[in-house]
Amino acid sequence: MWTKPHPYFYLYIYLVKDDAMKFEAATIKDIAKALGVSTSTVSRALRDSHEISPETKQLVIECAERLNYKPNPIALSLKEKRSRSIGLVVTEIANNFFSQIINGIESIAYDKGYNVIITQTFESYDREVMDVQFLASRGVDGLIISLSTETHDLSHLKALHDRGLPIVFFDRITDEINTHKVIVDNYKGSFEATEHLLQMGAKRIAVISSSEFLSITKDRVAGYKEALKMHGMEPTDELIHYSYYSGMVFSEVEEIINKLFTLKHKPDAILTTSDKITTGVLKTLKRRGIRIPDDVALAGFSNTDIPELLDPPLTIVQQPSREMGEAAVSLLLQMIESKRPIRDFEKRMLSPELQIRASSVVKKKAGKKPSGK
Amino acid sequence: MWTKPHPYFYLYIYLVKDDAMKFEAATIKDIAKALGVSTSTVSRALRDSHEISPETKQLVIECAERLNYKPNPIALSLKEKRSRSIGLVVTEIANNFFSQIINGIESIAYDKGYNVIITQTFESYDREVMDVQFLASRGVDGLIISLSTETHDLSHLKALHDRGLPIVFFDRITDEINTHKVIVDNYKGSFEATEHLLQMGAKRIAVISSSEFLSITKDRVAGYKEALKMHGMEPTDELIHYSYYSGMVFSEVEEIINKLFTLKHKPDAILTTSDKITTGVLKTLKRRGIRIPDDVALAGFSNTDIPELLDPPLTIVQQPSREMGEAAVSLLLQMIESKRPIRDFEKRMLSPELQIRASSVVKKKAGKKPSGK
DNA sequence: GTTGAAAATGGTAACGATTGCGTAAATAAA
DNA sequence: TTTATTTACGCAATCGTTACCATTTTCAAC
Repeated sequence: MWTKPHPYFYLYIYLVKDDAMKFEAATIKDIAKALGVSTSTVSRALRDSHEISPETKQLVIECAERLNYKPNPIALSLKEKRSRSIGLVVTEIANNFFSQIINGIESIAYDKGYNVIITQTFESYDREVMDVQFLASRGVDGLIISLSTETHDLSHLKALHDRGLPIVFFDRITDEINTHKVIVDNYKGSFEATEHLLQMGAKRIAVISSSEFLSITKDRVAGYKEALKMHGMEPTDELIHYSYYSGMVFSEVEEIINKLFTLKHKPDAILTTSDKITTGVLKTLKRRGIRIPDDVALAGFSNTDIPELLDPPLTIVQQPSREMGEAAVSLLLQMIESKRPIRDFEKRMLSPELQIRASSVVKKKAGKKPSGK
Repeated sequence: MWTKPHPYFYLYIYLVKDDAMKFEAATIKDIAKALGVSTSTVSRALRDSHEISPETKQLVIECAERLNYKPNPIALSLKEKRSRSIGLVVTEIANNFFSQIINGIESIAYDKGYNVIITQTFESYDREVMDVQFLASRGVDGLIISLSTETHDLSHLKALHDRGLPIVFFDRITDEINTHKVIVDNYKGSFEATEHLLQMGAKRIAVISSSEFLSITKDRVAGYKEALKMHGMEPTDELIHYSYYSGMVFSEVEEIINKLFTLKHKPDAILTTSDKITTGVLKTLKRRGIRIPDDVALAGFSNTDIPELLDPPLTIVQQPSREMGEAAVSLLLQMIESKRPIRDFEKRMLSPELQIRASSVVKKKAGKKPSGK
């Protein structure tokens, strides 16, 4: 029996709705109800199935637009066991190399209807494991990862790989898991940079690299050594140093510089093999009043967008980071969308670019070496 | 009737599994089946409900660990209408200001069990709308956003706000939507920078700012103007310029510099109000051979981590970006987790820091102004 | 020995979407 | 007219989880 509601009734409804409503998008059910058809019909109409009459389709599509219907990706993920999202694990976003990688990945992923979930490890193994497990539990369809410096045990990734999750490694890769990999020619990059320093007349080139356990470190140091040998010099351990946290911990870099500059024979050039190490060295040298390139020449791997604004302008080995991201995501999507499991994997190697600037170009003063061309 | 399978049978099974298996995590059903109980019991046991006997709980928990059970967040999202994830919209990741913001946000979000989905607009309105709708459809529980320069119409955000989606604005905010906001004291930042330039003896300070439609631009230019007035100078339009894409389009900056340096009375100092503009101006000035600070002093908003490595070392107004991120996410989580709708919103204003370096410190040569302490 | 309440567990319907199967009506072939 | 075949749609299961509503068992009180 109907009784006129108390005036507060309306207010109450309003409050309750305001609180509970949170966020209600139109569903397939709403369309079905509005049109007096079943949800299956709506679903099929929207997917343009042949078993729905043109008129019904028309009706459904119009109604969907009217209600601003958007399929619910969460429901789809649950049903289809695919999320159309891919996971990305990088060291840190606040590093141009990685943010450019991200841009490369996203540009392609978005085009293909995938979204990218980005996580950072800050070089921590624990964070990496957490990140990877988080992404897996979120149901990503694939994973793109550059290993953290602390990662020596790969079981967290092997488990996923064994279960069939597509994975692509880039930058810091591993031999222990057989899948697609994307890197630059690290050997070539440091070979050329070293050779350049030699041509500038350097006699004692020190190298400061990332953790010696990282794949990139091995290649980059190898390139350095080979360049020395090719020019008749023997690499010495006292000039080869490793920064375990890749320059992320500034004191590591400072200590290495301290060591180098208390040597009897000080270096006359330094090759650095990662972004943070490069800027860390530059900072330390400036603080100590060591002149570049007069006292020591400097060249290093870096993807900064302002190498020419530094003092001195920096000679860098630049990685085609955007292209690397594009390559990585292309390979990953190829794996994800392939029907048959892939057995042949590719290690795609891109070319770094040596950009020569003042930090390595020694003005000929006491220089007695003609230094080629 | 059983017949011995053909030898290939096993191989076939293997292939099919290999192909289809993709990725099968243990579910609550597996536990239920293994233990011969119902899924409801398992669910309750895992959530430590009082209506499950201690022995059963024990059994379930052990089994869950044995099977490495992890609740499926996707199923949970669907059921609970919350995803424990928050959406972030920034201009671009490859900008220290934003990557530091991200770190601030993530540090707190992860602690509280939320994950962050990052999207970039690259200053494009269309991208912003896409990003926001993508995040909404992904069922984020809340949104943190810094508006793109092209965004004049806010209906995409108003719609979500009206539906009750918690939103926090930071950096580039708007008055049109009533919610929490986090900014730095932009007025103060540029006031102090301008005052500093004045104290260094500058007579004609130009300002190059972002789009004049952005909230930050208004405040920053206002601070600049007020500082001039306080020191008895009248702002002139010929010294006030706007880069619509905030320095993202380099030619904009070049043109502005061109204009400024073809004036009859050239500026003797420049204040830049965003990261990209600051480095863009530095680059342009260097290319044109204009000496800093001798020909023109330079100070600008920037969050670069290497201001002291630039040539010259850069005077910057630095924003406490990490803290801004932390503040934004704290406010957002507070909104998300509040039972009652929030009616009182906060505009939290943090203090920027003026770091003085050589780019603005004019060596007293022809300088006749004592310029105080 | 009923009756009652409490304790422990099961069944089932959601959440939003897809899909195989069933089936009514309409048309075509016999 | 009868039998196939097509067309166009509905029903119900499914994905993993939770929550409401039974139902069963246990044990105590009368």
